[in-house]
Amino acid sequence: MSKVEKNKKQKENSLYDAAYDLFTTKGINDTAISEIVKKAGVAKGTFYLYFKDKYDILDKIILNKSSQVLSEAIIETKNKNFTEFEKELLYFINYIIEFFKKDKLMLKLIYKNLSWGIFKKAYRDYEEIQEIYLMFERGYENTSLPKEDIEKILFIIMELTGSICYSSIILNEPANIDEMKPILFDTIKKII
Amino acid sequence: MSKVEKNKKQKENSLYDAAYDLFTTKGINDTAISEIVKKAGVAKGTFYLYFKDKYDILDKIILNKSSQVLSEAIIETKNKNFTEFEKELLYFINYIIEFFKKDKLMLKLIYKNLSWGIFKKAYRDYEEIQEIYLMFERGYENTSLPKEDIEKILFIIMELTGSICYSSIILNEPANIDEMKPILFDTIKKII
Amino acid sequence: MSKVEKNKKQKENSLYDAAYDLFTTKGINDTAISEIVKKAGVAKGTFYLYFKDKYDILDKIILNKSSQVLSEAIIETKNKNFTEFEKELLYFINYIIEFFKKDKLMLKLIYKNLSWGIFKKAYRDYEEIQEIYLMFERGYENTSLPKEDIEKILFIIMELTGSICYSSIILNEPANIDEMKPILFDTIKKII
Amino acid sequence: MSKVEKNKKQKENSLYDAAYDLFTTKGINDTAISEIVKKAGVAKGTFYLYFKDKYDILDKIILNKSSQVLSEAIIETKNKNFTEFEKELLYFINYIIEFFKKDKLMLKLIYKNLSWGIFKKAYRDYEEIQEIYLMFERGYENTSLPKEDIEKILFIIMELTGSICYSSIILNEPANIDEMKPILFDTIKKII
DNA sequence: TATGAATGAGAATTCATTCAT
DNA sequence: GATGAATGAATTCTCATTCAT
Repeated sequence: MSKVEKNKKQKENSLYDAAYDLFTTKGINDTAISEIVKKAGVAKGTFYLYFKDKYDILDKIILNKSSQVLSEAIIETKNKNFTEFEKELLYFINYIIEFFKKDKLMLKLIYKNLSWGIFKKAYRDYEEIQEIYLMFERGYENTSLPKEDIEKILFIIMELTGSICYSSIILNEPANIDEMKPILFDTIKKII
Repeated sequence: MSKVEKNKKQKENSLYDAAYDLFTTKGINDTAISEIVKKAGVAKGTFYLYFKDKYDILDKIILNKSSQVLSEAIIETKNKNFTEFEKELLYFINYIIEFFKKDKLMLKLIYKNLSWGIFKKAYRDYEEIQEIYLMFERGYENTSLPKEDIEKILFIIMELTGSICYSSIILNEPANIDEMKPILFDTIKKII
Repeated sequence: MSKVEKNKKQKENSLYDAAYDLFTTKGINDTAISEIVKKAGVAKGTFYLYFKDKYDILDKIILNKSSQVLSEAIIETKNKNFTEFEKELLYFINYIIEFFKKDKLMLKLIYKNLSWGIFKKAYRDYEEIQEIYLMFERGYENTSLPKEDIEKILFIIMELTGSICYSSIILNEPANIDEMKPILFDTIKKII
Repeated sequence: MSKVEKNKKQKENSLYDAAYDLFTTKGINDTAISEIVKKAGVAKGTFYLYFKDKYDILDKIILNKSSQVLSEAIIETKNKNFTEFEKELLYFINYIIEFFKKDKLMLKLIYKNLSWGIFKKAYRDYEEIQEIYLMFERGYENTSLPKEDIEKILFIIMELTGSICYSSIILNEPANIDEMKPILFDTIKKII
């Protein structure tokens, strides 16, 4: 990577970091581009060299951060070499929950903006994400369930986990996450 | 109600209707108060006589609209006089889904802004909402499940339904709502 | 006119005056809206209460100013009660030339932006403008020339006068206006 | 011409072509240098190696294009070997009109920016342009008209033609060019 | 010569909120 | 209570120009 390339990457990263910090602490609406560039230590025009507008950098942040969480979770899960699908899945889900318990701000930013569409995009750029689906496929390999239905079940479990995390970690509703966990795990067991 | 009172109510309602229309079609961020008052046919200052700001009227709209949907759904469900809890619940859920299939815009507005907190508020102002909980209580009356756990299950099912509606009706992901329904119903059956 | 109405008119006029001054002295491109409002002594937002953008106020200024010049010229001409069309027309043209000799800045602003379209608009709002056409009609009343052709001749003479004024008064090309006048008058005599 | 020289000329020409295309289609104000260089396929800095700013390249384009039209028109006219001045002049004028009928965009760009000053500049660089004046001189050779007056008449006719072309071809006012032509030709006949 | 990333001043525009009528 | 003109801070976004490579 040339010096120029390095410098470009550095500037882009400064912008990512600054925007992420401001989005999580002040909220998206209350963050102005002028604040992002100030915090990143670059000129205003530089922002527009890399991003179309505030929502462009937001989308890219959401994609990066959520992919990171999922990657980390699936890698850690695979390292455990589970033999049983149920245990493996619950470990994976639990890893995500514990992650978000420690990083509420990220959860807040990601959740309301995360969608299956972004998840699919992550497929391409982060190959670990594919491992999540493969885990499910292995879990259902002795059943006659068609591929699409496996995907739907995966989707339902992910959505459910996301919803519960958001409500209980951020809003403490209808109870805090530790109280919700047993019933969530129970539900997931029933689903699979 | 005096003539003056009527006039006031009328103005307030115009504002509600105008704001709802604009929020659903243009989005919340892209709707200015000046547009709301213009559409409502009242003066700018009048808005501030009834609401604090844009988010004040939004919250009230969300509360009204979501309570309306749930009220309608539970009333219709009760009218059917189901004897079996499972059938009753699925009818209720299905009613909501079919409602949102016909009114995507409302779903879009409500979902991203609905929370268990608003749901609890609705308890107070709309007594039909309490019926939803009572339906669950009856469903679990022969079990030893504590009150809080029943509430959590209700919550989980509501969140799951909301998530699935949003993804499949608005985004068609991972499949359209009619394809998702069987698997969602199956999941709910397993949960309860 | 109520106090509020008066105040509005006053603000609008301040904006007109400030914009006219800046457009003529600094040029259109180099005049910012922030300068206009500053000079007019009103807030930035006030500008947008009355005009869409810089070109909106420019168009209105062009229409006003050019109508004013033509009105003044035709009124003065009619006051002289000429009996001969040629003499009347040349007096009218000369009046315009002398006007612009004294107000080069207005000429510069108006000319490149003036068009027959604006002239037609002026017909509606300033009834004196119609007198210009009536003068021509009377001049040609004993000929069989169709109405449209009279209009075309009027147009040609107006365009020619405008062009010559602009080149010779502003650019001194190909000679100054006093040198150009005899040949212009000669040309007009030949045309009519 | 060396390879380097060729390459330079090529870049300069790309810039000319790109700028001309953008000026005619988007307008001068709405064309940014960044767009010109993008379309020309050269780097931003390269622009400043050849031109001072946007108005520098504009002036050069205007000079080139207008000289081209006039050159073409006078060459074609001379090829016809007219013996009568009136016929020769009208052929020349008509050639210009027909040219602009086919290339409205060029007319639009040139007219508002053309001046006698540019015309005089063209004298130096394009010797054919001098032929236009010579045609006039021959036309008036048997009169006692001083040189300056001949130039003024030429100027008046050129200005008039330009004005009429612009109004009737671009704006269709007060009539389309084909309706205006007879009356314009008539006027020119009277003038000479 | 040529490049194009970076700059940052500054332009246009919006809009929540106030307040005299 | 109702109005809507006025405000001006805040925000987005553009773009000519520079300069290290």
